[in-house]
Amino acid sequence: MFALVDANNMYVSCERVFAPQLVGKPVVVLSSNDGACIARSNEAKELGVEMAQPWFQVRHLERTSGLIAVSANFELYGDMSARMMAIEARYAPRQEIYSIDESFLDFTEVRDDLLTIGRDLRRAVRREVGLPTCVGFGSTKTLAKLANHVAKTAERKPDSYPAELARVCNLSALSAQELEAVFAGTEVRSIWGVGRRIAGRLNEAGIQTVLDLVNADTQTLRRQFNVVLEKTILELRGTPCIEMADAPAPRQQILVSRSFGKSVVDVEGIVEAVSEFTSRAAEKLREQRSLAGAVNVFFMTSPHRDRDRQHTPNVTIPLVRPTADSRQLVTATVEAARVAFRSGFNYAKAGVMLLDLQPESVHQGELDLFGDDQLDRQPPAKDQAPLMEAMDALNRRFGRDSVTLGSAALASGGGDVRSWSVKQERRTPRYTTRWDEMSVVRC
DNA sequence: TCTGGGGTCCTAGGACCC
DNA sequence: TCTGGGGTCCTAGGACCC
Repeated sequence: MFALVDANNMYVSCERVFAPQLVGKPVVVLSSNDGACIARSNEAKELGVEMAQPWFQVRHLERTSGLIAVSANFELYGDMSARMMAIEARYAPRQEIYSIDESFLDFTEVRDDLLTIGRDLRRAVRREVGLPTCVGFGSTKTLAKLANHVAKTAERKPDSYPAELARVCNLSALSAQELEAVFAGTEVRSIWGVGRRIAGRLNEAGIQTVLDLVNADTQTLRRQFNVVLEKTILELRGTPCIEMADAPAPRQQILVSRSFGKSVVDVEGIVEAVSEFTSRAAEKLREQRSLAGAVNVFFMTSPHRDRDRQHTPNVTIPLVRPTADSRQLVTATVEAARVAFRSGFNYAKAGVMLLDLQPESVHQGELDLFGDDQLDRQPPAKDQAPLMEAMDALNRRFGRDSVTLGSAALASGGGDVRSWSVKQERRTPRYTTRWDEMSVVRC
């Protein structure tokens, strides 16, 4: 038996904890550059704001409907998430943190009443971090996800499902008829693993609801679609196909990318951005104790500006030897950026990917097969470690970017002189992670 | 007219997730 | 004027092997 616990409108709810005047109002959280809506309060959903909808398309609702927008404050959300996850972990022997606002809990060995556990858990999260959640129970992870969807939808739209399924929903406790009614009342698009594309094709094949899908022939659908869909159907029928993953596996690739605040036309702007993104990616790499065997650099013009000539260079460079040293990684990506750059284009976004990741332990003390001069310029991973460790430690203690590489420091030193830097005009204070941004209580 | 029969590995692209 | 930023998995097709 599994549970899925999910915070309601996570980012908006985090903002509301510290700004209670936002409760009950239509609120959206904006992506970097205040470009698109990445979280919406229920009231904003009611106004018709869609997920990932460009801000400029809904901006008029500020005046006409009192819509409130804030810039994303990921430092705050990450910290709130960690606190929430720690509370949830108390309620089950095993937890899989699935995303910033969701975790699976494994109740296989637990004999107590699940609805009671679910209600206690919700109360604890609400009381201790102030976030509203919904809990779904099911005999497979896909059913737990579905139960969570039912719990949330029943709370938000009272006529969608029976009221007793709101907030905490255990699909395993339902009778066969009740379960069938839930399945019949849920569109396939709401299932975990069925996206827009597959849903469209299923609809064309006459499969509209979860009930239709559960009753369909798996072999036929596997042929027409793929094994992933087959597993989904089996899970909906109660056969577990997706395991719990309690220890997060190390990432297989690390990506840092960003849209620019305004377009970049010169090679130095691209180089600044690429070197900063590489530094950030290298920090993440060292955090999970891995080395990268290759780097990828890309930048692109805006596909939305159809009058602009388009150019989307993308270069992958294998490294002579896997490394986690920011200097070597930056050297590689900057060189790639200079080679790929063409003048005469309005670049709108750039990114750096670290690839062929491997555990750093594999390479410790390894002797070199090649003794050529190329390798002399790139010392073995173990010799580079102390400097990078010191840099990471300083940045952890004194805040991000306290110590940076020369090339990246050029970009961020002395205030924001970066031509490409992101716009974040509405960011709220980082209440829980910065001393100078804490809330002040006046008596 | 008719052009083998396996394998493996890699990559690009498409689908999905939040 | 203005359109997010991360990730994962699967599959098809090509290169290459004997």
